[in-house]
Amino acid sequence: MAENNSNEVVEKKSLNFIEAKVENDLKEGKNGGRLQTRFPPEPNGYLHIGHAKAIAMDFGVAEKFGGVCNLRMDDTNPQKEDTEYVEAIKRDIEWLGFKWGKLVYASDYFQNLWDFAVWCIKNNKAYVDEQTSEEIAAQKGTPTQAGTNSPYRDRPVEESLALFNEMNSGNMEPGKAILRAKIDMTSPNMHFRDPIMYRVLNMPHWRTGNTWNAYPMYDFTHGQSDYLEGVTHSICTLEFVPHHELYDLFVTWIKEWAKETGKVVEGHPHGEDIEDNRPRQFEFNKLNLNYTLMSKRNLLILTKEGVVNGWDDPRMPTICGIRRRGYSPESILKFIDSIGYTTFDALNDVKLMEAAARADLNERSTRVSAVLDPVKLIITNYPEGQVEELEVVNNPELKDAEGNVIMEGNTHTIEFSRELWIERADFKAEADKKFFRMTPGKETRLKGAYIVDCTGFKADENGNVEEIYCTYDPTSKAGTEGANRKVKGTIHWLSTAHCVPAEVRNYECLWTCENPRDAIKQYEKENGVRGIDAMRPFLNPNSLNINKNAFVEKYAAALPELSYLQFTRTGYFNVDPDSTPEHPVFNSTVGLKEAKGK
RNA sequence: UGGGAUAUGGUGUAAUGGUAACACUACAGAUUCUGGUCCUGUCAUUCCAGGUUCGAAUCCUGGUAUCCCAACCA
Repeated sequence: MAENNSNEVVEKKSLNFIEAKVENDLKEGKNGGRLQTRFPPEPNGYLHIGHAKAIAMDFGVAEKFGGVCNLRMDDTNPQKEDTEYVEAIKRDIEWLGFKWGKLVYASDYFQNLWDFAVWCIKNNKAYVDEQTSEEIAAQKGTPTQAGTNSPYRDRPVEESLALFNEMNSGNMEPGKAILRAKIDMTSPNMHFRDPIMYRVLNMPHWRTGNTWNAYPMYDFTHGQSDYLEGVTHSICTLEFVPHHELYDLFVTWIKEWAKETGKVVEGHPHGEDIEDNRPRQFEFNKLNLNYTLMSKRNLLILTKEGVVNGWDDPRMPTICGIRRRGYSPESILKFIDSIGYTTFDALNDVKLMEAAARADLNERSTRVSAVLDPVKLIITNYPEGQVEELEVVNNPELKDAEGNVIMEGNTHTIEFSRELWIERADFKAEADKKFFRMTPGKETRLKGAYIVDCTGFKADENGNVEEIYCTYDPTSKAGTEGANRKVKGTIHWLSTAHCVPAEVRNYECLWTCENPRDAIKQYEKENGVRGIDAMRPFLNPNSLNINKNAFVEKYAAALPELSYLQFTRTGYFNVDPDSTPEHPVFNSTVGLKEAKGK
């Protein structure tokens, strides 16, 4: 029932502007009515939550409108890329629940790109420039000032051709020459000022080996790859808006090239007969989160400097980090859905992400008992040596049509005995009216067990409570008639003889400022330092807090890694990959919402 | 007068000339064997100034603010 309702709500939700555009293009029969997208990560780092937003768009829109989405590794810069990242990227996308049509690589197109570049030279659309990068930068002008032409701009085609071959020979020093598109050095769009198409790298590529020494640049690769692959909608983030016109220009050129050379283009069953048979670029706002640093470059620094324990550190905004932290794929997708896609440069509140996690984990997580700051409670009238096995519910949100909790297969047992651990914060020697947990002279319910009456406590000379005493009402066992009595406070507990010591890792934001990216940038500018030195002033020294004094019930200690848990009355946790049944380790995902009273 | 983009509650999104809606947060309350969940209520005249119109968040004019672009990165 509830599911049907929520599905209806989802369907009623209006399309975002890109989905609306796609729907319209399909209706108009653009690209012969085909829909194909791609997700194009550069394999130079791990995917982060910002990529999750792009993934949800690229794969999601294809899924929604019956198209296909390829996974394309944008591997045009062998200096920075590694196969380690390829595997991690694939794993993360699959974990999020998406399936690609084909796995392709920009490097698959290197030969086509080379042939196309040669065609550009022959058609007077490109030339080899032999100036230094400084000279080229100077000629480029500034955003407010036109650039000037390179002295090599009008060199003979044959000369460029020969030099271009030389660039790829392995005998030319990197930086000695580049291939540039001949467009317009006075264009107000900086990307039109004779953009670089190819540069010499002289290094092997992890996929193509020693075949290439000159490699194509992003702008000369992306739209062309889209075209060669048959992509119809090339969806990216807003910072590529200035590239849009160049994207279109190169696509126009490569269409001419394909037509002239009779190149059969995969995924274009209609060939060049259809004028609009071409990829188009669409841009949406990328994800910015407050108290979070997103850029791969900076995340790499954090891992290299040991600020965090690797890419999957639960404090990292990487998908693997968030996974280890205890987020479900559904909670990430729910969050992405809640922030939407627009063209507004937003700074999203992490609270939205936490709210999505709570909403999903509330439905999904197994409730277990864990005491994080233990103090001993002795039930003085409970027989010494007696142990009861009590049945407790795994997930109270699992309900049948009538709204009753489903018990079948939804319970586990927990031992109850005379000596228990309870949370130190659940007892107060002197309670005010707002406090309704355990205090002398008051009844408290031990969740899933009995109602007890606190009779006293023992404290050391400093007033630190060492033991608490109570009596229990044997007729008040959970599930029996005698339990149906109003008791204001309910607390959780653990039998001292039947629980397992556990390590619980608690996390806070890595950053102390709301917008670390801007803060770091400004600090770099003002103090002339870079990298980790500019980050340190904004790092939260308390972002990781390890608690080794906690206890959990046996059932929780035996759960497999990444299990979604709720420590009753505390928060959501998950089983860390470091965990073993003998030494269970848990990560705090996000706390429960807390009422004001505390 | 470089080019391009954007502006709706604390945050994010919706409203496509016709009663500013939704989610989250915050606050208040009810229910409760989790101070959770579920439920109820409270919180904006849409960046500013003019104009067009019976009627403007939406159209026009002029401002203001913010973001992107000057890597042989993607």
